[in-house]
Amino acid sequence: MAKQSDKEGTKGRILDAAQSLFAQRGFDAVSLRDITAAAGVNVAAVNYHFGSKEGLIEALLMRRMMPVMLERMRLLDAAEEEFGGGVIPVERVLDAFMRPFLTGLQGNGEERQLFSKFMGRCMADRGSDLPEKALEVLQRVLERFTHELGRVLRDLSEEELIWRLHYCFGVMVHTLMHGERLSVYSQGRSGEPDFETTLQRMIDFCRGGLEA
Amino acid sequence: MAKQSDKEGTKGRILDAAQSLFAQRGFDAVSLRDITAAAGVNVAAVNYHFGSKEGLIEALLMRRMMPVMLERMRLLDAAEEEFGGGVIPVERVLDAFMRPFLTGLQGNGEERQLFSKFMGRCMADRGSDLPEKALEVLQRVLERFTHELGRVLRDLSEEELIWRLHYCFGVMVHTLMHGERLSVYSQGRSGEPDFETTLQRMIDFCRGGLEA
DNA sequence: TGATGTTTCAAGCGGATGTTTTAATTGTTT
DNA sequence: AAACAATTAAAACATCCGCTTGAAACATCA
Repeated sequence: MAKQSDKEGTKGRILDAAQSLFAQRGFDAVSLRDITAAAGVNVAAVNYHFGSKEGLIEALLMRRMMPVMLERMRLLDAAEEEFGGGVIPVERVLDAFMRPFLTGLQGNGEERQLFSKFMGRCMADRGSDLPEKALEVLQRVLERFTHELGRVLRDLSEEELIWRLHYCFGVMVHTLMHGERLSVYSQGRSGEPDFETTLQRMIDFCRGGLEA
Repeated sequence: MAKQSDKEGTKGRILDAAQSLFAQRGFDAVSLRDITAAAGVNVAAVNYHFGSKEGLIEALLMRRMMPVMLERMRLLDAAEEEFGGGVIPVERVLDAFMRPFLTGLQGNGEERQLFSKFMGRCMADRGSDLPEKALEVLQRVLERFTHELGRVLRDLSEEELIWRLHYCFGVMVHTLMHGERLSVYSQGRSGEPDFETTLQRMIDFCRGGLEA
């Protein structure tokens, strides 16, 4: 499986296979043998290139998390410029907050969905002990968003703001991880919305919650 | 550890220990030996009383999930009666939706928090393949809440309603599972809200989102 | 008390896991 | 071509996993 694309090398093939499997089944439930088999690579390669399974996971986190955080900042910067340093509307802040989690740079349907699910799992399962550098960046990003929201929602205390942003995070993570499950619960009545519809729905809901 | 309280028997001690450990570390990360050690019981006891680890998990799910679902229904019934069969305000529906997840029947702080975290994990990690009976009940409950919300929020399509209720679920699960993490991210600025404050905050946010 | 059915226990089973080792292979430099 | 470092490969290592076994301890009731 995935024997081709040798140009990206053993290291890259491992990372790709691991991301896909972790996204589907979770970090604990996937073994190194699963990963190396899917990548068409020897078992020892993981320990050679990443030191340990934990090392592989950290490498994965850094590879995906950092660009997402930077993209969040970039979108917020763009919005700030667009509004000439004035207040950015809530829905634009939320867009910058969420969009980067839904769009792997490349992405035909399934691959993109797996990327999103992987990101969701990073936050849900590994959010507590991220690599120090990632945690640092995440904190700065959250602070920036909290500050930006504080400018629009003036009558909210900082504590209140922090919690509401946390809820927005919950809406996103839960949707990334369990969106498909909804069609089971609802026996199909939830429809099959596309990417932009999903994003817009989440933004609408969270805007309502933030402004309540 | 926990050698006393023999009155509740081996079976009960296993259930309690398992619930606590699963809540803290997740289903995969806790071994039968961890559980039996914490319960002060022989390893074989789990397989004797529950057949397998999966059987133990199912028993746990049934023990905790069913009462929560029934309590949800009961609270909704009470509200319905209170409002004489008329429309129930959104915040009351949300209260019935969320409160049972936060209140283990008994509860001094830590124990209650572990109960909530366990419930969060049930939904987050096991929501896809619940025991058939639990899934059935869950579906009926969700349908009931969707219907009840549809009466207050008349201008929303069923599809839209289903998704927004899903978001409410996300807010709750994420808070149950990762609420403590917030004080890390925010470096303490999130405060340490008590039970009722937390509940009220979630309800306020979700009401805003539902009515948006 | 003695027989019967239930529960607990120490020990061990087969298998899977993360990791290490050692040797073969490849790629690069001189 | 020879020498050297980087990478891959097969095999094994130690450990832990869920689960089973067979016998001991216990309870129950004739």
